[in-house]
Amino acid sequence: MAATIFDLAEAAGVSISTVSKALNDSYSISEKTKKRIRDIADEMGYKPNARARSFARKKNGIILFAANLSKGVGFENPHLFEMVTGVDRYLEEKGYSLILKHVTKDNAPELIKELMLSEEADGIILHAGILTRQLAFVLGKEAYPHLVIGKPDFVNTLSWIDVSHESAGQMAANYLLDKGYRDVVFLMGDPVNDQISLRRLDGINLAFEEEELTIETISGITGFDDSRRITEQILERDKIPEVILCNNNYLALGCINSIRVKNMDIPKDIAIMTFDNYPFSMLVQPMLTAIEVDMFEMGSQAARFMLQKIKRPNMQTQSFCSTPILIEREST
Amino acid sequence: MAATIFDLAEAAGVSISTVSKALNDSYSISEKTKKRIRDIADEMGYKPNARARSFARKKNGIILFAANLSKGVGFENPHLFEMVTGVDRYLEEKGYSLILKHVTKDNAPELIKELMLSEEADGIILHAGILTRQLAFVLGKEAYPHLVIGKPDFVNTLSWIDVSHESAGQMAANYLLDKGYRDVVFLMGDPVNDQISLRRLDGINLAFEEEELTIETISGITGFDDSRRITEQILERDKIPEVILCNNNYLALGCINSIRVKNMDIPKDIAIMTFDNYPFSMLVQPMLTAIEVDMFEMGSQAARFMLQKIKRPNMQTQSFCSTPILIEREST
DNA sequence: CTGAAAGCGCTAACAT
DNA sequence: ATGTTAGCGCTTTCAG
Repeated sequence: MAATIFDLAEAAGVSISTVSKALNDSYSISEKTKKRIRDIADEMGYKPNARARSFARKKNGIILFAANLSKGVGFENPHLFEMVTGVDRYLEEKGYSLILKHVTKDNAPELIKELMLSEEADGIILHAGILTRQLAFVLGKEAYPHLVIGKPDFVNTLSWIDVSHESAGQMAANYLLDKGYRDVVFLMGDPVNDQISLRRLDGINLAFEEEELTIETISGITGFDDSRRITEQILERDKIPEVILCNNNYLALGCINSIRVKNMDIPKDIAIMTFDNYPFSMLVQPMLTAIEVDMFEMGSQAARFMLQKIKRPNMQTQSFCSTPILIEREST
Repeated sequence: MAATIFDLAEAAGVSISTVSKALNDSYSISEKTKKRIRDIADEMGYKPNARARSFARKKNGIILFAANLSKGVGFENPHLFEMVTGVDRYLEEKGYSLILKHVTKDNAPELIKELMLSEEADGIILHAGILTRQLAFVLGKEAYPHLVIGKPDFVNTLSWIDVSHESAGQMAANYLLDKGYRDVVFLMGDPVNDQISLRRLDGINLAFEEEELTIETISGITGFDDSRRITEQILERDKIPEVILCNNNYLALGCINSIRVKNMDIPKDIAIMTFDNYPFSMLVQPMLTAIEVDMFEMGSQAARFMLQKIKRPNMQTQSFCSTPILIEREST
């Protein structure tokens, strides 16, 4: 049987409350006794029982991370897990633990209400992918520490943080403009569902308008094949653009493919730049200049805000935090 | 304030122990009272307090997942997270929760000992990547429910499960042989550190020996560039092989690249097959025939064994579980 | 079938 | 600076 606070008290010849205070570094215990008790604790291999402690303290140092954890998500959305690691690492540093919860849009409101009521955790971080108005309502009503990762697409009073895709777009554009490129095509995703490429475009436009230039956009390019096809067409033009800026690695791969077939050189004949460093911008030939967003950092930030919310529940955070990074490689 | 068992007892005009039993479906409570109490519970929006329950039961329904969660791991090792989702989903189904713990080889023995002693969780699943002899010793000494994912590379009395890379290799080889291919080159990884490709080779050899054939292997091919270079050389031969079997997607990409440059056709002039479906075997042209291992399933299995260990602590599991899947595509 | 009562190991007033 | 004591909300004998 593991040693308890009671055993320590006996061994040290003090009361259990003295032991408790010593272990929790209370100001009212002399350094001498603290040390003595701690030494005894080490000696006896004592570790406080986490369950009893949680119970007495009415908090357990657990944060929930709610997201849709469908089969395949590890491959389809590694960004999510990079975020999760960021969250976890920050929390661990602060003595908290992270529990993963699989939640879908459909069952989120009910499930999360239960989670809040059962006090299984001290707070919850929600991935925007499962957010609905109904869920926002539930979260708003129960004053439970929460933080959404990803900007909700409706007006709300929730706390959230998100990547600034606008900044990333702006950074990409500024880089290209600085390099002297003027004639740029931006291959965007689905103009309705792909909020991200729209937000990147906002940032890009900001930079181009500054120079009184405009950028050509082609939207609805959702994958490798689309990209290959459209690039083929672009290369047929009388005057081909100087750069193709791709919304992601797969689009970039499509471009490269078509450019290769034409036996053209990157970046001499045409340059390529992409958003995201993942999954293979450093693995293709030539290696791609890319704008990366640090999802790990993003997760850490989220965790930080979460713990702040727990301390000051009235605080409302609605902010963009991001550190887009430019990785210059051979393709520009 | 959330309702407690006490409030329910009052409302129902029974004792708290009756309420407790009714909620926990004890056989000694009449169906009638059970229903009445449950209705009242629903009505009052009662949810048992997880912390109090854990405390009283001396278990909290939490399983730890210990792995090295360094920055970047989400991208570098999505398999890990696919496994984590598998673990989590199974556990949730059974009423358990999963806590992620960042642990390194260096701090694992100490950290995990603490985790065990503090009873923060009911059991621990460890990724083989953090396993050392010392850790194995700690786990062996404390009779704490554990399960290692990945076969330890030393003799031990731990419980573990692992993917059968041998089966995957065998499956790949059998497929190629069935298709009528005889002349195959296997591009392997580093012969010292890459245990996985060695184990795949064992399976491959099994299949080839059955047909009294042999396979050519080239080891030390660790990435895109290596693969591109070696493929170039292979294509210079007087008699080129019928198939190149690649240890992963990146190697396959390298092959494709070199083959394209030569203006040769896949699979007419030479076929390509790869291990892993991830990250882009379905995105390249031609799409690659691949052997995939279901890591989600693997995670579920691990979770299942973990819960069994909790119920029957003496049980020792040392087994391979795997369901390699063959995905036939255009490249063979 | 139901109730009374004794904890679970620790924290946190409050008293000394 | 240290000790006393009353819980925290629930489970679980044991008695009825």
